[in-house]
Amino acid sequence: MNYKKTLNLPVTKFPMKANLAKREPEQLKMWDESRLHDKVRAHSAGRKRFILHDGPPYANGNIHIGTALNKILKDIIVRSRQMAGFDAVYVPGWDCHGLPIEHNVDKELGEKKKGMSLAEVRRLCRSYAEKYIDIQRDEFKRLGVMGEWKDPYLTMAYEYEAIIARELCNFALEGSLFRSKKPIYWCCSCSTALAEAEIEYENEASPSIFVRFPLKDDLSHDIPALAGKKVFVVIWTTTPWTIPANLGIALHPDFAYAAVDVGEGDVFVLASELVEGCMKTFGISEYAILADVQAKALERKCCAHPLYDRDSLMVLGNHVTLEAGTGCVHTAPGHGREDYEVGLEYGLDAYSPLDDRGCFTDEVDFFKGQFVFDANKAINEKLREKGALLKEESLTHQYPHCWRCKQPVIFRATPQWFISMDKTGLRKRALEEIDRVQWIPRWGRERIYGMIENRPDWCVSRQRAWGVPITVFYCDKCETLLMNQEIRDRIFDLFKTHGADVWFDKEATDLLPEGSVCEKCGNRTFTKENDILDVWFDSGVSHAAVLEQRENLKWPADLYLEGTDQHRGWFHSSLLTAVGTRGKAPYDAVLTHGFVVDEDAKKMSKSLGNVVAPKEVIDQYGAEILRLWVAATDYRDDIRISQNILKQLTDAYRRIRNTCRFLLGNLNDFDPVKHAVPYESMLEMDQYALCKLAKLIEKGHRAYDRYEFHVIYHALFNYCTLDLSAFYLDILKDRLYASAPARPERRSAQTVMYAILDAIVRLMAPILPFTAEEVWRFMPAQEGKAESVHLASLPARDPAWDNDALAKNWDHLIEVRGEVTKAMEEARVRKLVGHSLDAAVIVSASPDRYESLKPYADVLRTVSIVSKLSLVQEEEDEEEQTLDGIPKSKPAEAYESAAVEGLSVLVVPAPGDKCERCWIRDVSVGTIAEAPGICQRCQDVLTEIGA
RNA sequence: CGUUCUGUAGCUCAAUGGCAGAGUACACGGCCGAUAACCGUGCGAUCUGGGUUCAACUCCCAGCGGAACGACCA
Repeated sequence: MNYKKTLNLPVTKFPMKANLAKREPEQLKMWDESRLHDKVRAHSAGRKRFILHDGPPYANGNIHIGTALNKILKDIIVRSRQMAGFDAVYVPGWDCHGLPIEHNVDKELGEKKKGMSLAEVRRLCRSYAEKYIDIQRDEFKRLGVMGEWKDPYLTMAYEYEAIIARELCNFALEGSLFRSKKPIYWCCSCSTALAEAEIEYENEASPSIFVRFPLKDDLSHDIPALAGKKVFVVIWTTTPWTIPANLGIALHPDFAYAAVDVGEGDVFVLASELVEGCMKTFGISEYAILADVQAKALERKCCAHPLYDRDSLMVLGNHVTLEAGTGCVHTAPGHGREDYEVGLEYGLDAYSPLDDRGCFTDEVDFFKGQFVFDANKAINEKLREKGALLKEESLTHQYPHCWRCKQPVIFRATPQWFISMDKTGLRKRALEEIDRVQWIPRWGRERIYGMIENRPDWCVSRQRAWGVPITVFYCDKCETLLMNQEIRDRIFDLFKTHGADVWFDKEATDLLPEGSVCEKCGNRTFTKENDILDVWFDSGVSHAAVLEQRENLKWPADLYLEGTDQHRGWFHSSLLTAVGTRGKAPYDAVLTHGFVVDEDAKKMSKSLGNVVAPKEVIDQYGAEILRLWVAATDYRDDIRISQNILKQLTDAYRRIRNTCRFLLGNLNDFDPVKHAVPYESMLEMDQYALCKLAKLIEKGHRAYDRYEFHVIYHALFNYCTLDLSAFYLDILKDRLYASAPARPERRSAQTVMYAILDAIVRLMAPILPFTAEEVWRFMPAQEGKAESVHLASLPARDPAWDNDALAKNWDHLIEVRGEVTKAMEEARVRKLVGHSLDAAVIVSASPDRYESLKPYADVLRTVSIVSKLSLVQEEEDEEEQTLDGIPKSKPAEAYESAAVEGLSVLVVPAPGDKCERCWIRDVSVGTIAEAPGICQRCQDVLTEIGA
């Protein structure tokens, strides 16, 4: 007879093979069609809100692995908060303005751009952004990210643009917006400002000159050796054309300087370390060091400009190096970033007497009208004539060039708009707010605090086309800024209906309310600013444009979540705009994640060829694997990805999936309403399993609360392999398969298996939304079962399941079982047994251990999955130990436990024949006349089920 | 060069200052009633050098490697 048919073997249509790449898109479609997201929203109406505010990715290019990581993390958080009982709506956004898009549009246009109007270029930029928003939206949705994809926020939406302008006006009204000069990259042939990204470095030969500046102040009081000498400070530069704009000479505060007598009463001051080399360069063979000079002693002393009747101030700066030159740096604050910054400290003007074509203005004697690079020669000549030029050479070095025309660029000070960090106490207030925000991990606080503490004023102007204009006017006559609430509101309304384009389409008079008058000089004509805003300002006001505007959100957000680079970026700009206009940080907590790196912790780069594209992972493994990858790692550090890691995750995924499948298969005939067994009536092992489950659920809740998803992944995975697969489910097989279907002990097991499946599917739903949903659909229906697992809540924890005393006993039992399996393995090696049911074991224990194990003797047999097990006391004479039908054992063959003191295990072939039905060896097999192949227990079952 | 982090088996994660613990990979075996599954056994680690401490993976200092952000390149 074929007894297999009389067993309750698992049956399920739930596929073992996931086939994620194919099944996920189908699932997405089903969710879409059933309007799941709307249902989730409706389901949680009225609950306490949890708002994770999305930092907008830039609408350019396909998403990369880092973007995927970020979005998946957000999704896991939103889903888990949702399932934890909050109303957690997620509104995704995009950053749409800015240079990269304009740059790419420029590239596509090429020469055509020249004939186009600003409005046309802006229109092209807009449609470029739209195109990539659509691409990225599809990519994000494919990852399983749930959110308001139909209504995302876009920084280029008219209403958003209006709010950007309004917020900027608020800064102007409040008095912290001001105009000042700052050096920027400038291309003279294109007559345009350039961004850092538009600079290409190329080798180029420049003049290299040494110039002496006569020191006006007398140092002989401090350094007597200098009495009666003519003292010069010697500088070096590769841009002679900046000499007319020289306003200072910078020394390093920590370097040693020397006063060198070069004969004829002349003394040169330069860095001690560079004296020898410089003298050689100047061709001076006889010289003597008169004295050491402290940089500090020269601070704020004055030199005379070699060409003009003007002072050159001695300043101190850490940017000075000894790698080249003299250790005394020619400083033209209008032509160098460092020069500018050190100039700010010492109150020097960002003097830059050039026009847009790079020609000297009329105020520059000798060189007016000359193009700077052409003027180098004349300047050197003039310096020589004045006796200031010590040496002229040529130097080939890397010099910045324009990306478009390939001409060398210059650094040139032009008027820019700034938000002051200190005029209205913005810095101070921002620092105070930082301490009211929860930074996760904690060191995020140090990072942003240091940045805010030290940052210069925020330069918010850009000389570009694709962005929101700096919506201010200034008086034609006195350049005073014109701003009031009426103007602000008028611009806001105009932008809201026409977008920011209206600013460029109309004249100042059309934009301003009638009768606007300069409050300083009474003039009635104004200039509108044509610069646009830094895009960090755009995204920085998302709290105002999104959180404050949408009914279903709230201000401040509960959480901002981005990579650590955003301490400098979005966290930073959001903080400043919110504190500046509302006095508060726009977030209660900020969570940061690290960067994706390769297997060797190297950053991903195209040149290294170690880039992992999300699409490739999805196509090969499925989005679930990518999501599992996100969940498996501690994202606060850098996160590694590699084929090896993905393969490992795929295996782990299969394990989890198969565990669910096995549970489903064994719940095939189980109806939780009809068949569930109350806790008190369960077998002890089943109660123990619930005890373990309770611990898992608790751990899961805690980990979700703390955003520690790797803890959940590892807990869940270990639970599936250790607690379930290798223990509980393995042992359960006999009870599930061989019992009569409706026996209480089988229903007891099924009740627990149902509880387990219900819990783990809910627990994994935020991380593996596709798989969880798939399992959910296969689970037995019962009243109140949600249509989707994503409408359900995280697993509830029944306090009755906790049973420490029971757990303690069973933990010990498991330890003993571990010793039995070790002994079994030895027996297997000796070919004594194969399957564990071939074996009978004799467990010998010390008296006290024997006493504690005694009540569990039969359980120990079940748990060890052997056909027979007897428990004996250590002291007993080995001679007396016999097992039914088998010869007396020899103590030498027993396995002595190393882990458990006084425990030894003897494995012998089990007596009796193997039952054809349940595979347990028993002496009753063969004694039953009507069924000679099976054991008594199975015969009883067959009778019961009438087979 | 600066700021903020980071470094535990090949890989992913653990360890209130108190015996470094899992899974995976690998090796060997079992099973053939979860089978593109399942079970067992074994193997294997605190970056280096100092210091504090009865005791350091953990705290401190230095170095080396890695990351993010910034500065520099007149």
